[in-house]
Amino acid sequence: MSLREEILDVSKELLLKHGFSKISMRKIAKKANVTATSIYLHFKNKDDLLLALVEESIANLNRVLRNTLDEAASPIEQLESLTDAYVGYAMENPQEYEIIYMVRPEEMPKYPREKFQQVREIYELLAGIIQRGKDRNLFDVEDPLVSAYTLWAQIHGVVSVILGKRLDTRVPIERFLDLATDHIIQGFIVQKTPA
Amino acid sequence: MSLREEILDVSKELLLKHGFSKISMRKIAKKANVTATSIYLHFKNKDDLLLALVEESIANLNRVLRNTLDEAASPIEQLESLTDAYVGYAMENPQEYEIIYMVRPEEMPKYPREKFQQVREIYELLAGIIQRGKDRNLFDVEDPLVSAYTLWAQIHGVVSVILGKRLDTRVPIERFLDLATDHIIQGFIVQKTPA
DNA sequence: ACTGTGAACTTAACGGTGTTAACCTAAGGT
DNA sequence: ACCTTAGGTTAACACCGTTAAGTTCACAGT
Repeated sequence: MSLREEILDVSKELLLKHGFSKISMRKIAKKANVTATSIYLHFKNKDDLLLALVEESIANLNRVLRNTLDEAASPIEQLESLTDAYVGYAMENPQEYEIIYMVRPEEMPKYPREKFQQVREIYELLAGIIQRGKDRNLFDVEDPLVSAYTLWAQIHGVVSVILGKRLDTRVPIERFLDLATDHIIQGFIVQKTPA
Repeated sequence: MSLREEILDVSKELLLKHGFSKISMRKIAKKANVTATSIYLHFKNKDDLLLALVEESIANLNRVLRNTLDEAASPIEQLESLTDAYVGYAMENPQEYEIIYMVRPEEMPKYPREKFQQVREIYELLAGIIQRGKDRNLFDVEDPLVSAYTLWAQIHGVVSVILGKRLDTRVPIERFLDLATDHIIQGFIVQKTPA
Protein backbone atom coordinates (compact mmCIF):
# COMPACT_ATOMS: atom_id res chain seq x y z
CA MET A 1 0.00 0.00 0.00
CA SER A 2 1.35 3.37 -0.98
CA LEU A 3 1.91 5.98 1.64
CA ARG A 4 -0.83 8.08 0.14
CA GLU A 5 -3.39 5.36 0.72
CA GLU A 6 -1.95 4.68 4.15
CA ILE A 7 -2.40 8.33 5.06
CA LEU A 8 -5.98 8.32 3.81
CA ASP A 9 -6.70 5.19 5.80
CA VAL A 10 -5.35 6.39 9.11
CA SER A 11 -6.88 9.83 8.61
CA LYS A 12 -10.27 8.29 8.16
CA GLU A 13 -9.76 6.01 11.12
CA LEU A 14 -8.82 8.93 13.35
CA LEU A 15 -11.67 11.00 12.01
CA LEU A 16 -14.22 8.29 12.67
CA LYS A 17 -12.83 7.52 16.09
CA HIS A 18 -12.12 10.96 17.51
CA GLY A 19 -14.06 13.33 15.35
CA PHE A 20 -13.24 16.14 13.08
CA SER A 21 -11.91 18.67 15.56
CA LYS A 22 -9.32 16.37 17.07
CA ILE A 23 -7.27 15.34 14.10
CA SER A 24 -3.97 16.94 13.22
CA MET A 25 -1.30 16.38 10.64
CA ARG A 26 1.12 15.28 13.35
CA LYS A 27 -1.27 12.72 14.81
CA ILE A 28 -2.01 11.31 11.38
CA ALA A 29 1.69 11.13 10.62
CA LYS A 30 2.47 9.43 13.92
CA LYS A 31 -0.16 6.77 13.30
CA ALA A 32 1.32 6.18 9.83
CA ASN A 33 4.84 5.94 11.30
CA VAL A 34 6.01 8.89 9.37
CA THR A 35 6.80 12.56 9.95
CA ALA A 36 4.15 15.20 9.49
CA THR A 37 6.06 16.75 6.65
CA SER A 38 5.86 13.58 4.63
CA ILE A 39 2.14 14.10 4.27
CA TYR A 40 2.90 17.20 2.25
CA LEU A 41 4.61 15.06 -0.36
CA HIS A 42 1.24 13.54 -1.13
CA PHE A 43 -1.23 16.29 -0.27
CA LYS A 44 -1.02 19.99 -0.85
CA ASN A 45 -2.18 20.78 2.66
CA LYS A 46 -4.64 19.70 5.32
CA ASP A 47 -7.67 20.84 3.36
CA ASP A 48 -6.51 18.89 0.38
CA LEU A 49 -6.27 15.77 2.51
CA LEU A 50 -9.71 16.33 3.99
CA LEU A 51 -11.13 16.88 0.55
CA ALA A 52 -9.79 13.52 -0.55
CA LEU A 53 -11.65 11.98 2.39
CA VAL A 54 -14.80 13.83 1.46
CA GLU A 55 -14.55 12.39 -2.03
CA GLU A 56 -14.25 8.87 -0.68
CA SER A 57 -17.24 9.30 1.58
CA ILE A 58 -19.36 10.78 -1.15
CA ALA A 59 -18.55 7.75 -3.26
CA ASN A 60 -19.71 5.48 -0.42
CA LEU A 61 -22.97 7.30 0.01
CA ASN A 62 -23.59 7.24 -3.71
CA ARG A 63 -22.99 3.53 -3.86
CA VAL A 64 -25.55 2.96 -1.12
CA LEU A 65 -28.13 5.12 -2.85
CA ARG A 66 -27.65 3.46 -6.20
CA ASN A 67 -27.96 0.05 -4.65
CA THR A 68 -31.28 0.81 -3.04
CA LEU A 69 -32.85 1.97 -6.27
CA ASP A 70 -35.45 -0.42 -7.61
CA GLU A 71 -35.90 0.29 -11.31
CA ALA A 72 -39.29 -1.38 -11.36
CA ALA A 73 -40.84 0.59 -8.52
CA SER A 74 -43.11 3.59 -8.95
CA PRO A 75 -41.57 7.06 -8.74
CA ILE A 76 -43.21 7.62 -5.37
CA GLU A 77 -41.82 4.40 -3.99
CA GLN A 78 -38.43 5.25 -5.44
CA LEU A 79 -38.45 8.64 -3.79
CA GLU A 80 -39.47 7.12 -0.50
CA SER A 81 -36.86 4.42 -0.53
CA LEU A 82 -34.10 6.82 -1.58
CA THR A 83 -35.06 9.18 1.21
CA ASP A 84 -35.07 6.37 3.73
CA ALA A 85 -31.75 5.06 2.47
CA TYR A 86 -30.20 8.50 2.72
CA VAL A 87 -31.44 9.11 6.23
CA GLY A 88 -30.53 5.59 7.26
CA TYR A 89 -27.03 5.95 5.95
CA ALA A 90 -26.56 9.22 7.82
CA MET A 91 -27.86 7.75 11.07
CA GLU A 92 -25.73 4.64 10.84
CA ASN A 93 -22.57 6.42 9.73
CA PRO A 94 -22.79 9.80 11.39
CA GLN A 95 -19.10 10.58 11.29
CA GLU A 96 -18.85 9.58 7.68
CA TYR A 97 -21.78 11.82 6.92
CA GLU A 98 -20.12 14.63 8.80
CA ILE A 99 -17.03 14.17 6.71
CA ILE A 100 -19.13 14.94 3.68
CA TYR A 101 -21.08 17.89 4.95
CA MET A 102 -19.56 19.33 8.06
CA VAL A 103 -16.01 19.54 6.86
CA ARG A 104 -15.74 22.85 5.11
CA PRO A 105 -12.38 23.28 3.47
CA GLU A 106 -11.77 26.94 2.74
CA GLU A 107 -11.20 26.58 -0.94
CA MET A 108 -14.07 24.26 -1.74
CA PRO A 109 -15.59 26.67 -4.22
CA LYS A 110 -12.51 26.72 -6.39
CA TYR A 111 -11.93 23.01 -6.13
CA PRO A 112 -11.89 21.19 -9.48
CA ARG A 113 -15.46 20.59 -10.50
CA GLU A 114 -14.85 17.18 -12.05
CA LYS A 115 -14.33 15.83 -8.57
CA PHE A 116 -17.93 16.49 -7.78
CA GLN A 117 -19.20 14.83 -10.89
CA GLN A 118 -20.50 11.93 -8.83
CA VAL A 119 -22.66 14.30 -6.89
CA ARG A 120 -24.16 15.59 -10.09
CA GLU A 121 -24.91 12.10 -11.24
CA ILE A 122 -26.96 11.43 -8.16
CA TYR A 123 -28.94 14.58 -8.73
CA GLU A 124 -29.63 13.67 -12.26
CA LEU A 125 -30.80 10.26 -11.16
CA LEU A 126 -33.11 11.94 -8.67
CA ALA A 127 -34.24 14.46 -11.26
CA GLY A 128 -35.04 11.59 -13.58
CA ILE A 129 -37.28 9.98 -11.00
CA ILE A 130 -39.03 13.26 -10.35
CA GLN A 131 -39.44 13.85 -14.07
CA ARG A 132 -41.06 10.46 -14.51
CA GLY A 133 -43.37 11.17 -11.59
CA LYS A 134 -44.28 14.48 -13.11
CA ASP A 135 -45.01 12.86 -16.46
CA ARG A 136 -47.40 10.47 -14.77
CA ASN A 137 -49.07 13.30 -12.91
CA LEU A 138 -47.87 11.96 -9.59
CA PHE A 139 -45.63 14.84 -8.63
CA ASP A 140 -46.41 18.51 -8.51
CA VAL A 141 -43.11 20.00 -9.62
CA GLU A 142 -42.17 22.71 -12.05
CA ASP A 143 -38.54 21.97 -12.56
CA PRO A 144 -37.34 18.45 -11.75
CA LEU A 145 -33.65 19.29 -11.51
CA VAL A 146 -34.14 22.19 -9.14
CA SER A 147 -36.65 20.20 -7.14
CA ALA A 148 -34.13 17.39 -6.87
CA TYR A 149 -31.84 19.86 -5.15
CA THR A 150 -34.51 21.18 -2.82
CA LEU A 151 -35.51 17.65 -1.89
CA TRP A 152 -31.98 16.80 -0.97
CA ALA A 153 -31.52 20.06 0.92
CA GLN A 154 -34.62 19.39 2.98
CA ILE A 155 -33.45 15.91 3.86
CA HIS A 156 -30.01 17.17 4.66
CA GLY A 157 -31.51 19.74 7.01
CA VAL A 158 -33.40 17.08 8.89
CA VAL A 159 -30.35 14.89 9.18
CA SER A 160 -27.95 17.66 10.11
CA VAL A 161 -30.18 18.87 12.91
CA ILE A 162 -29.92 15.47 14.52
CA LEU A 163 -26.22 15.03 13.92
CA GLY A 164 -25.58 18.54 15.19
CA LYS A 165 -27.39 17.52 18.37
CA ARG A 166 -29.76 20.40 17.95
CA LEU A 167 -33.00 18.49 18.20
CA ASP A 168 -34.98 19.21 21.33
CA THR A 169 -34.45 16.28 23.67
CA ARG A 170 -38.18 16.05 24.24
CA VAL A 171 -38.66 14.96 20.63
CA PRO A 172 -37.89 11.29 19.90
CA ILE A 173 -35.56 11.02 16.94
CA GLU A 174 -37.52 8.23 15.28
CA ARG A 175 -40.76 10.16 15.37
CA PHE A 176 -39.03 13.28 14.12
CA LEU A 177 -37.56 11.41 11.19
CA ASP A 178 -40.84 9.74 10.32
CA LEU A 179 -42.83 12.93 10.28
CA ALA A 180 -40.07 14.80 8.50
CA THR A 181 -39.86 12.33 5.64
CA ASP A 182 -43.67 12.29 5.44
CA HIS A 183 -43.81 16.05 5.11
CA ILE A 184 -40.99 16.15 2.61
CA ILE A 185 -42.50 13.53 0.32
CA GLN A 186 -45.92 15.06 0.74
CA GLY A 187 -44.51 18.34 -0.50
CA PHE A 188 -43.82 16.74 -3.87
CA ILE A 189 -47.03 14.90 -4.43
CA VAL A 190 -49.87 16.40 -6.48
CA GLN A 191 -52.69 18.12 -4.71
CA LYS A 192 -55.87 16.51 -5.88
CA THR A 193 -58.30 19.39 -5.69
CA PRO A 194 -61.90 18.40 -4.91
CA ALA A 195 -64.27 18.22 -7.82
CA MET B 1 -18.83 49.60 28.42
CA SER B 2 -17.55 46.68 30.43
CA LEU B 3 -14.72 44.60 29.06
CA ARG B 4 -17.08 41.67 28.70
CA GLU B 5 -19.29 43.61 26.32
CA GLU B 6 -16.25 45.00 24.55
CA ILE B 7 -14.96 41.49 23.97
CA LEU B 8 -18.32 40.35 22.65
CA ASP B 9 -18.44 43.33 20.33
CA VAL B 10 -15.01 42.90 18.80
CA SER B 11 -15.48 39.13 18.59
CA LYS B 12 -18.61 39.59 16.61
CA GLU B 13 -16.99 42.19 14.42
CA LEU B 14 -14.06 39.91 13.65
CA LEU B 15 -16.39 37.00 13.08
CA LEU B 16 -18.56 38.91 10.65
CA LYS B 17 -15.58 40.37 8.85
CA HIS B 18 -13.20 37.44 8.61
CA GLY B 19 -15.31 34.41 9.29
CA PHE B 20 -15.38 31.76 11.87
CA SER B 21 -12.15 29.95 11.11
CA LYS B 22 -9.97 33.03 11.33
CA ILE B 23 -10.70 34.32 14.78
CA SER B 24 -8.45 33.63 17.73
CA MET B 25 -8.35 34.66 21.34
CA ARG B 26 -5.20 36.65 20.68
CA LYS B 27 -6.68 38.59 17.79
CA ILE B 28 -9.82 39.39 19.75
CA ALA B 29 -7.70 40.53 22.67
CA LYS B 30 -5.51 42.70 20.48
CA LYS B 31 -8.51 44.42 18.97
CA ALA B 32 -9.86 45.07 22.47
CA ASN B 33 -6.47 46.44 23.58
CA VAL B 34 -6.03 43.76 26.13
CA THR B 35 -4.08 40.55 26.61
CA ALA B 36 -5.55 37.25 25.57
CA THR B 37 -5.59 36.02 29.13
CA SER B 38 -7.92 38.80 30.18
CA ILE B 39 -10.65 37.19 28.14
CA TYR B 40 -10.52 34.26 30.49
CA LEU B 41 -11.61 36.50 33.34
CA HIS B 42 -14.93 36.94 31.60
CA PHE B 43 -15.34 33.71 29.67
CA LYS B 44 -14.51 30.17 30.65
CA ASN B 45 -12.84 29.46 27.33
CA LYS B 46 -13.21 30.05 23.62
CA ASP B 47 -16.30 27.90 23.31
CA ASP B 48 -17.94 29.80 26.12
CA LEU B 49 -17.28 33.05 24.30
CA LEU B 50 -18.65 31.70 21.04
CA LEU B 51 -21.70 30.41 22.82
CA ALA B 52 -22.38 33.90 24.14
CA LEU B 53 -22.28 35.13 20.56
CA VAL B 54 -24.62 32.37 19.47
CA GLU B 55 -27.07 33.47 22.13
CA GLU B 56 -26.99 37.04 20.93
CA SER B 57 -27.56 36.02 17.34
CA ILE B 58 -30.41 33.72 18.24
CA ALA B 59 -32.03 36.61 20.04
CA ASN B 60 -31.71 38.72 16.90
CA LEU B 61 -33.26 36.10 14.70
CA ASN B 62 -36.08 35.59 17.16
CA ARG B 63 -36.80 39.28 17.22
CA VAL B 64 -37.06 39.36 13.45
CA LEU B 65 -39.39 36.38 13.36
CA ARG B 66 -41.65 37.75 16.07
CA ASN B 67 -41.88 41.07 14.32
CA THR B 68 -43.02 39.56 11.06
CA LEU B 69 -45.86 37.65 12.65
CA ASP B 70 -49.26 39.04 11.77
CA GLU B 71 -51.74 37.86 14.38
CA ALA B 72 -54.67 38.45 12.08
CA ALA B 73 -53.40 36.42 9.13
CA SER B 74 -54.43 32.88 8.34
CA PRO B 75 -52.20 30.02 9.53
CA ILE B 76 -51.09 29.39 5.98
CA GLU B 77 -50.12 32.99 5.46
CA GLN B 78 -48.37 33.02 8.81
CA LEU B 79 -46.36 29.96 7.91
CA GLU B 80 -45.43 31.46 4.58
CA SER B 81 -44.37 34.79 5.99
CA LEU B 82 -42.37 33.18 8.79
CA THR B 83 -40.61 30.96 6.29
CA ASP B 84 -39.82 33.90 4.06
CA ALA B 85 -38.62 35.96 6.99
CA TYR B 86 -36.36 33.16 8.16
CA VAL B 87 -34.84 32.59 4.75
CA GLY B 88 -34.55 36.32 4.18
CA TYR B 89 -32.76 36.85 7.43
CA ALA B 90 -30.31 34.07 6.66
CA MET B 91 -29.59 35.43 3.19
CA GLU B 92 -29.11 38.98 4.38
CA ASN B 93 -27.04 38.08 7.43
CA PRO B 94 -25.18 34.98 6.38
CA GLN B 95 -22.36 35.27 8.87
CA GLU B 96 -24.76 35.92 11.68
CA TYR B 97 -26.70 32.86 10.64
CA GLU B 98 -23.51 30.86 10.57
CA ILE B 99 -22.75 31.96 14.07
CA ILE B 100 -25.98 30.32 15.15
CA TYR B 101 -25.71 27.07 13.27
CA MET B 102 -22.23 26.47 12.02
CA VAL B 103 -20.39 27.12 15.25
CA ARG B 104 -20.37 23.86 17.08
CA PRO B 105 -18.92 24.21 20.53
CA GLU B 106 -17.93 20.83 21.87
CA GLU B 107 -19.97 20.95 25.01
CA MET B 108 -23.17 22.30 23.56
CA PRO B 109 -25.21 19.35 24.75
CA LYS B 110 -24.40 19.96 28.40
CA TYR B 111 -24.84 23.69 28.14
CA PRO B 112 -27.43 25.10 30.53
CA ARG B 113 -30.79 24.55 28.94
CA GLU B 114 -32.31 27.80 30.13
CA LYS B 115 -30.09 29.58 27.67
CA PHE B 116 -32.01 28.00 24.85
CA GLN B 117 -35.37 28.88 26.25
CA GLN B 118 -35.81 31.49 23.53
CA VAL B 119 -35.42 28.83 20.91
CA ARG B 120 -38.17 26.83 22.56
CA GLU B 121 -40.44 29.81 22.60
CA ILE B 122 -40.14 30.17 18.85
CA TYR B 123 -41.00 26.54 18.36
CA GLU B 124 -44.01 26.84 20.54
CA LEU B 125 -45.13 29.84 18.58
CA LEU B 126 -44.71 27.84 15.40
CA ALA B 127 -46.42 24.84 16.93
CA GLY B 128 -49.33 27.11 17.89
CA ILE B 129 -49.74 28.26 14.32
CA ILE B 130 -49.65 24.69 13.07
CA GLN B 131 -52.13 23.61 15.71
CA ARG B 132 -54.55 26.33 14.65
CA GLY B 133 -54.13 25.32 11.03
CA LYS B 134 -54.79 21.72 11.97
CA ASP B 135 -57.91 22.69 13.90
CA ARG B 136 -59.23 24.46 10.84
CA ASN B 137 -58.43 21.48 8.64
CA LEU B 138 -55.85 23.45 6.73
CA PHE B 139 -52.80 21.45 7.74
CA ASP B 140 -52.24 17.77 7.54
CA VAL B 141 -50.15 17.18 10.65
CA GLU B 142 -50.23 14.61 13.40
CA ASP B 143 -48.16 16.31 16.02
CA PRO B 144 -47.81 20.09 15.75
CA LEU B 145 -44.77 20.40 18.00
CA VAL B 146 -42.78 17.75 16.19
CA SER B 147 -43.88 19.13 12.85
CA ALA B 148 -42.70 22.55 13.94
CA TYR B 149 -39.27 21.04 14.35
CA THR B 150 -39.32 19.26 11.03
CA LEU B 151 -40.46 22.43 9.29
CA TRP B 152 -37.60 24.35 10.74
CA ALA B 153 -35.12 21.58 9.94
CA GLN B 154 -36.21 21.56 6.30
CA ILE B 155 -35.82 25.30 6.01
CA HIS B 156 -32.49 25.18 7.73
CA GLY B 157 -31.33 22.56 5.26
CA VAL B 158 -32.26 24.73 2.33
CA VAL B 159 -30.51 27.73 3.81
CA SER B 160 -27.41 25.88 4.93
CA VAL B 161 -26.88 24.38 1.51
CA ILE B 162 -26.66 27.87 0.08
CA LEU B 163 -24.51 29.29 2.84
CA GLY B 164 -22.24 26.26 2.65
CA LYS B 165 -21.81 27.06 -1.04
CA ARG B 166 -22.96 23.58 -1.91
CA LEU B 167 -25.65 24.50 -4.37
CA ASP B 168 -24.89 23.58 -7.94
CA THR B 169 -23.85 26.77 -9.70
CA ARG B 170 -26.24 25.98 -12.55
CA VAL B 171 -29.19 26.48 -10.21
CA PRO B 172 -30.17 30.11 -9.58
CA ILE B 173 -30.44 30.74 -5.85
CA GLU B 174 -33.72 32.63 -6.10
CA ARG B 175 -35.42 29.87 -8.03
CA PHE B 176 -34.06 27.28 -5.65
CA LEU B 177 -35.41 29.18 -2.66
CA ASP B 178 -38.81 29.72 -4.28
CA LEU B 179 -39.32 26.11 -5.18
CA ALA B 180 -37.94 24.93 -1.85
CA THR B 181 -40.33 27.03 0.21
CA ASP B 182 -43.18 25.95 -2.05
CA HIS B 183 -42.41 22.29 -1.49
CA ILE B 184 -41.95 22.76 2.22
CA ILE B 185 -45.24 24.57 2.74
CA GLN B 186 -46.98 22.16 0.40
CA GLY B 187 -45.83 19.32 2.60
CA PHE B 188 -47.92 20.68 5.45
CA ILE B 189 -51.12 21.44 3.63
CA VAL B 190 -54.00 18.97 3.58
CA GLN B 191 -54.40 16.71 0.62
CA LYS B 192 -57.90 17.16 -0.64
CA THR B 193 -58.66 13.72 -1.99
CA PRO B 194 -61.04 13.68 -4.96
CA ALA B 195 -64.63 12.80 -4.18
C1' DA C 1 -4.71 56.26 58.51
C1' DC C 2 -3.45 51.39 57.88
C1' DT C 3 -4.41 47.13 56.33
C1' DG C 4 -6.57 43.57 53.76
C1' DT C 5 -9.05 41.83 50.06
C1' DG C 6 -10.41 41.02 45.69
C1' DA C 7 -11.00 42.31 40.97
C1' DA C 8 -8.71 43.38 36.65
C1' DC C 9 -5.01 42.78 34.25
C1' DT C 10 -0.19 41.27 32.78
C1' DT C 11 4.05 38.28 31.71
C1' DA C 12 5.83 33.96 30.80
C1' DA C 13 5.32 29.64 29.67
C1' DC C 14 3.47 24.80 28.10
C1' DG C 15 2.21 21.91 24.68
C1' DG C 16 0.07 21.90 20.75
C1' DT C 17 -1.03 23.44 15.58
C1' DG C 18 -0.14 23.90 10.02
C1' DT C 19 3.47 24.70 7.06
C1' DT C 20 8.13 25.56 4.91
C1' DA C 21 13.15 25.31 3.90
C1' DA C 22 16.94 22.63 3.87
C1' DC C 23 18.91 18.44 3.92
C1' DC C 24 19.60 13.37 3.36
C1' DT C 25 19.26 8.80 1.11
C1' DA C 26 18.49 5.23 -2.02
C1' DA C 27 16.95 3.62 -6.70
C1' DG C 28 17.04 3.95 -11.71
C1' DG C 29 18.36 5.64 -16.14
C1' DT C 30 22.00 7.27 -19.18
C1' DA D 1 30.20 6.91 -12.72
C1' DC D 2 27.00 10.58 -12.76
C1' DC D 3 22.48 12.79 -12.37
C1' DT D 4 17.86 12.96 -11.39
C1' DT D 5 14.02 12.04 -8.81
C1' DA D 6 11.00 10.17 -5.23
C1' DG D 7 10.50 9.70 -0.55
C1' DG D 8 11.76 10.74 3.56
C1' DT D 9 13.95 13.51 7.52
C1' DT D 10 15.18 17.56 11.07
C1' DA D 11 14.66 22.06 12.50
C1' DA D 12 12.32 25.96 12.56
C1' DC D 13 8.56 29.74 12.08
C1' DA D 14 4.57 31.78 13.47
C1' DC D 15 0.65 30.86 15.30
C1' DC D 16 -2.89 28.62 18.61
C1' DG D 17 -5.76 27.84 23.43
C1' DT D 18 -4.85 27.78 28.03
C1' DT D 19 -2.75 28.14 32.77
C1' DA D 20 0.17 29.65 36.75
C1' DA D 21 2.04 33.23 38.82
C1' DG D 22 2.66 37.91 39.55
C1' DT D 23 1.26 42.93 39.46
C1' DT D 24 -1.58 46.98 40.16
C1' DC D 25 -5.12 49.35 42.21
C1' DA D 26 -9.66 50.72 44.14
C1' DC D 27 -12.10 50.26 48.09
C1' DA D 28 -14.02 48.32 52.74
C1' DG D 29 -13.14 47.48 57.74
C1' DT D 30 -10.96 48.60 61.74
